[in-house]
Amino acid sequence: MSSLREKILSTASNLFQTQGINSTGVDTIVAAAGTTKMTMYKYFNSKELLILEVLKQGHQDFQTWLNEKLSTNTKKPSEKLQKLFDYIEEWVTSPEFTGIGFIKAAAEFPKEDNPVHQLSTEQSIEFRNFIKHLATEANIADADGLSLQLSLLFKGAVQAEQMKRGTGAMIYAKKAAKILIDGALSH
Amino acid sequence: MSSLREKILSTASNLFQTQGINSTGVDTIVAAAGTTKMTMYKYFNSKELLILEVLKQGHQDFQTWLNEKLSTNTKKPSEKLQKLFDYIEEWVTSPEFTGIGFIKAAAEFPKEDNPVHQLSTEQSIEFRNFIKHLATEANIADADGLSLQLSLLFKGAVQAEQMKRGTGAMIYAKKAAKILIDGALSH
DNA sequence: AAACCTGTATACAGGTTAGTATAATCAAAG
DNA sequence: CTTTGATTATACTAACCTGTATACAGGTTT
Repeated sequence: MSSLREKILSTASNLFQTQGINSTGVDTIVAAAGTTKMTMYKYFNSKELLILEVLKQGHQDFQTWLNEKLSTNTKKPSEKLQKLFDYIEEWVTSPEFTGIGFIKAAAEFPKEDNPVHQLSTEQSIEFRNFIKHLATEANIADADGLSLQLSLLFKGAVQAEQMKRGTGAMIYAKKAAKILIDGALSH
Repeated sequence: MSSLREKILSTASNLFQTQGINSTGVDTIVAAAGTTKMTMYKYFNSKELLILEVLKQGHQDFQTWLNEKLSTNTKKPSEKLQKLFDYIEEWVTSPEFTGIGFIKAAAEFPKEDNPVHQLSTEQSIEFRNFIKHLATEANIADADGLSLQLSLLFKGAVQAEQMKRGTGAMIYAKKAAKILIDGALSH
């Protein structure tokens, strides 16, 4: 309905990734979005709720895109697993990529009882379970272990890419992933 | 010389890791260290300089400990590389472990021209070069690629461990590292 | 035309922040 | 015993933060 709400969401998302979450005030967000605080607080009752919505939106966008890529371009389960990091690289190296929300948010909100930290943890687990599901369908014995290893590679590569763009970390993460997947498939 | 300076450093280090850097005020630090702001600002001219010193100290402690472990317990270059993640696991799973400074700092200070971000990047590169050196000594052809892959695994596992302690991420990172190292050695 | 709704503009309250100024305390050294 | 240096205690400034209150503008609906 309201395009203002989405404008605020996307503006906040960009600022959070480029300037940091705690370092970005709501005044900065509404000014960049071309609106006022009154409107922002009508859609989001607090800054914390805005942060949570930004995280949810970003995670959903990523998962939706990834699911679509996997279901339209590949059919065999083992093929899906092997193409996973190709698509992740496509996402991460695209110009619009600003980072993965839950990785940065978990660092900025380290306390485990913090709602933002909790959501970040949930999304991290959800992503790993997504990989685990692919591994299970591909008949991999240790789907649990492999999914953890691949998620570690993913996190490490994203962290490297967030630290400095264009260093090609994802290419080597991809190669490592293929080695680990091939090894797990042959067991 | 001054034990107060070190007390402030270690207190700040703990608070930064457990509460976040930007979320920890200097008043909180000096209160926890049992001193006053006047003393703190005598040793560190600004909060930013304190952050930089905390990062330097933490990185040096880690590198020193790791070097000592490697030089006393192992001799052959290839053995050093294979034992690397064993020692890293020992460090990361120890009760005193609160996180790796430069990984968290890079997330909290995303702007590339920020001094804290720059130091984090330097330390990240230094750690990777350290691995690369071990790989080169072990006669690995693609020492560059392997060191990047191992540093990605390291970052991912540390990020996972910072997010939630005791999930055993390091064990699987270790297994993945061994597979990658063995693969690189046989080429 | 009147009520209504969405958003704007602006000012403000209450709290927290980094950093400084000033004076008091305490111990050791000459 | 007195001077020196390091530390404490406290109060303050100026900026910034989140969140709210109030008045107003413009269009839509009834």
